[in-house]
Order: sequence, then structure tokens, then C-alpha cells
Amino acid sequence: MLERKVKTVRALERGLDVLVEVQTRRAVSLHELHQALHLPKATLLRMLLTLGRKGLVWQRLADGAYLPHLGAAARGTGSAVEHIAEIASPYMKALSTRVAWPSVLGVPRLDHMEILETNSPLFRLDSAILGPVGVKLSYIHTATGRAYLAACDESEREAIIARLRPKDAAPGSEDDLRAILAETRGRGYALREPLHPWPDRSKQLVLRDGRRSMAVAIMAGGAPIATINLTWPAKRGTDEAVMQRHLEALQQTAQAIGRAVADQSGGGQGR
Amino acid sequence: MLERKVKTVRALERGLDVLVEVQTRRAVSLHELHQALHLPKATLLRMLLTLGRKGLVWQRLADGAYLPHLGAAARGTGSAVEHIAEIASPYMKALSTRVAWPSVLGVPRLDHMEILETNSPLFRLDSAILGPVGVKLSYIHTATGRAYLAACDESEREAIIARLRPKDAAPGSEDDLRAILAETRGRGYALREPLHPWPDRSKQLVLRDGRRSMAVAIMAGGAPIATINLTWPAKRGTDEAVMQRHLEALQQTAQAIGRAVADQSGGGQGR
DNA sequence: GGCCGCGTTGCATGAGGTGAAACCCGCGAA
DNA sequence: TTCGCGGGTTTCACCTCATGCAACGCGGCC
Repeated sequence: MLERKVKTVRALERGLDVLVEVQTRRAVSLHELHQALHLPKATLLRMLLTLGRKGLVWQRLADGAYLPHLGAAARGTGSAVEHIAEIASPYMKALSTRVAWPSVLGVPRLDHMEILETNSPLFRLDSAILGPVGVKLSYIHTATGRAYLAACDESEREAIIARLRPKDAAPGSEDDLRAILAETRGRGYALREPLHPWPDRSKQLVLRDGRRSMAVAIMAGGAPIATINLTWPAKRGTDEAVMQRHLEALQQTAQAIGRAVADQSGGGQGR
Repeated sequence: MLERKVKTVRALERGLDVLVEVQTRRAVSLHELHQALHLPKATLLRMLLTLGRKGLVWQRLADGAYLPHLGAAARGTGSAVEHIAEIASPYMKALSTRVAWPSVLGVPRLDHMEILETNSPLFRLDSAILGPVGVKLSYIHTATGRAYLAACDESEREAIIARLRPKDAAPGSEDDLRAILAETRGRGYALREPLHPWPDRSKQLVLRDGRRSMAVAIMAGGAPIATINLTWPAKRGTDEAVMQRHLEALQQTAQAIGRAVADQSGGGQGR
């Protein structure tokens, strides 16, 4: 293998350098690649397009960063769940063309929801900037968090609530939360209203950012694995109008993503 | 990602096709790639050289087949043990330049040792053709099998012996086997002599192929994970001379491979 | 011995990879 | 508001370098 008289293929060689670079750093911008590999950006762009077409890397909407596609590697390692962002990304892009407001994809963590992807850069409006990837959202005060809590298994819900319950929780406040979640579950989508008394991360910020938000869970295999929301400025007309207009699209998108994740976990190996 | 005005890099594109093809079929010959991808062999050769240099594929000595390098994929999935063949291959190539006879790398299976790699194609002698990859060797009648049995943990040894014990085993024959293994362990290397009465796969073949063979275990983390042997024609001078001359090289090679495997499993991620 | 299949090498040709330069676009500063 | 800047994107003319034909080596098999 090592010794061979023939020359190597330079274009392939450099392309593989890019691939390896993307794989080692988990997320990388064009500019970072540029200064790491000393290749002109134009060249990098063409290589990334090629790698993308072959399904080896993908570009996150949230920040345009290039990420490795784990699929080929973990072939058969189950859990396409780790790829939700990658799988959801194209659906969120499509969603951005159907509705006028940006969305965020969130996944549950121990005591918060984490943003994995957002299509907000696709909107021109400066009011549309949603937190970058990695931002932590409250389970209690955000539509995203409530959508997950309402959809998840009871034992999981209990565990999360227990984790968030303040020492000095007002009597009855926990029942209020449960009532909110029950209503959310019945309604089929979550809102950041009504207000709930417990403190939790960035509660104040949520309260006064002047936005409204609705969210639904993404289900796969009977369990919620993520959520997707829609955020719009509060001043924008009546909330009911917005919600009526876009709820269906949001739910359809969530279902489509859930189906795609289930498909990947099951038989197909994608592309 | 999908839509982009710029052109893709054809050379990279085709190279990735080759990579993917090698990854999906686990082992593939140049000719197979040729008819699968409809690329001239010369081109394929250059691409494979490039992929090899980047550590994404490697070529098996045994049959020249190209195999994917699992490393990048399973990064952190531990057990470099599955890569023994890949890791051992270069050492076996080096060994072929130090000694005059071919070697085989074997790993334990339920009731036999399986050949994973051999450097025999590097020898011109037609007497040197050793079974292709996948051949099953007897634990009892081959040096390779005995080397493993002698080196492994007692409980594992007992399990294997129990599995192989014939219903009508002659009294004392099992003790004979244990004695053989004990002597092997003390000596530090295994031989296919002395004969043992139990029947086992291809016993007859081993008895009359007119060859002699010696083998040592490859240790990693205190346990044997594979074996490497040396085979030569029986007619070739005195066996003692051959063994004296090459035993050290064989043991050094086994140790080097064991160390390489341990290194990969531990810290480094190889390329 | 001669044929065939497969891997390998050499080399002339022009397809296509390359990167400088220009363009775009959003952002922050003035 | 304009300007400048830093990133990403596109264009395009140059000329390397990927390409595949052709020829060779070698071992196996009839």
C-alpha cells in the first residue's frame, strides 16, 4: 500500500484533508477551514459541496457551520437520534418557505432544552434572530420546554419536575404546572403562556423579549425525541391569527421529521 | 448545501465513490471496483493509493483486497481488537523480509482459529501458499491453535476444551492435551507436535501436508487476542535450525503487534 | 506452451481543478 | 446615513494534473 510508483490524486488528497478536518473538529466554519488548511475559500467551497453531495458533510442552517455526517461511520449503530439536527435541517428549511417566522429545534437535556438547529438566519428580519446552537431553554417557561414535558412519559416528566422544583415552591404551584401540561397535551401544541411562578433559567428574559412562541414535540418510536417551535414578535397582530395560520404546517413538519428519524433508525441507511 | 452554483470537484467525487464502495462491501478487489464503478483500473489504483495514504483504506497482504479503515468511524468505540489484521499487516510484511518462510495471523472463534491475514503471497515459493483469509484451523492440531490455548485464561481454555472433547474421548487423552499445553506455555512457543488423538477439523490435512509450523500468541492487555505463526516445508533441513534461527523474530513481531494494538486501544486514535 | 485474467506502469492529451479577483451582504462604527 | 470590514460566494482564464489508452508482467489454467 505505502510504496507505489504511481502518483497520488491531488484533488482527492486535498478533499480528504477537508473531510478529516471536518470530522475531527465537530463543527467548522469555512473561514476556519481556510486558515487551517491554507486553501482558498473558493476551492474549499467546491470541495464541501462535493462532500455534501456524497452525504459526508452537511451544513447547519443555524450558523452555516459544516458538520460531519455520522451515518456512514455508525452504520448500524442504531440511534439516528443523534442525527436529528441533520435530519431535521432540510425540513426546517422547507418550513421557512411556508411560514413567515423562524423555528428552533430543541432536544431535552438534564434540566433544560438545548437548541440544536434553527432556520432563523433564513429570515431577513432582525427580530427573527433566535439564540445560536447550544442555547439552553427553560423547561417551564418556554413553549419548547412545555411541548416536551407534555409529550414525554410520565416517569420522565416527574423526574424533570422534581429536578426543577424550588425548595420554597408555593403550595399548589406544582399542581398548576401539571394542569398547564395537561392542557398542553390535550391541545396538541404548547405555548409559553400562561405564566408559572417557579424560577428557572432565563425566566426574566423570556418574559420580556416581546415574543410569542408555540411548539410541538417530534415523536419517534412513540416517544418525544425533540421539539420544534415557531417564534414571532408579540406586537404582530393577533396571536390567534398567526397560530391558526401556521399550526398545521408546524405539526406536519414535526411529523415528517419524526418519520424520517424512525426510518433511518430502522431499515434504510440514508442515501 | 444542496443548491450551489459552483461546480463539484469531479476527482474528489469519484474518489469518494471508491471510498464508499470499499466501505459498503467490506473487502473488494481492484477488479470488482473496476466493474462496479466503471473506472479504469489505472485511475482506481491512483485513487486507492491516495485513500490509503490518508489512512482510509488499507490493502490486505493475503489477497490484495482493499478494506476500509474503521478507525475514523469508530473513533472512541474502543476495541482496536477488530483492527488486528490492519495493525498486524505491516508487521507481517516486515517479518517476511527477515525470515524465509510465511506467516499466518489467526484469531480465536468458538471452536476454531480463523485466518485473518497472511504474508504468504510475498513469497515466491509455491510451497508457501497458506490458506486464504477465513480458513478455519484446529485448536488442537495446529501450532496456531495450541499457542492460543496455552496463552489464554484458564476458564476460557476449559470452555474451549469442553467444546471440542469428543464423546468417546480415550481416558487420559484430555490430560495429554493439558500436558502438551503446559509444555507449550513453559516453552514460550507452540508446535503442531506431538500428535494428539482427538479428532478435530482437518486433522488429516494437517498431518500430511508435509509442513512444520511454530506459533506464538499476541498479547494485549494481559490476554491473548491473536496468534502469529511460521510455516515451512518439513523436508527443509532440520526443524531445530529453522526454529532457532527465526524464533526470536517471530516473538519480537508478536510483541510489536501486541504493543501497537494496546496503543491504539488506549490513547492514540491513529491518524 | 500458449492463452487469459488481473494487476501494474508509462505517457500524451485536454478536461477540469485552481485561486486571484471581483461581488455580495450584513454588521458595526463613524 | 454612509462607510469599511469580514465573512461567504461567484466568476473566469490559466495551466496543472487527472485521465484512460496502450503496453507490460506475471501467475494460473487448459
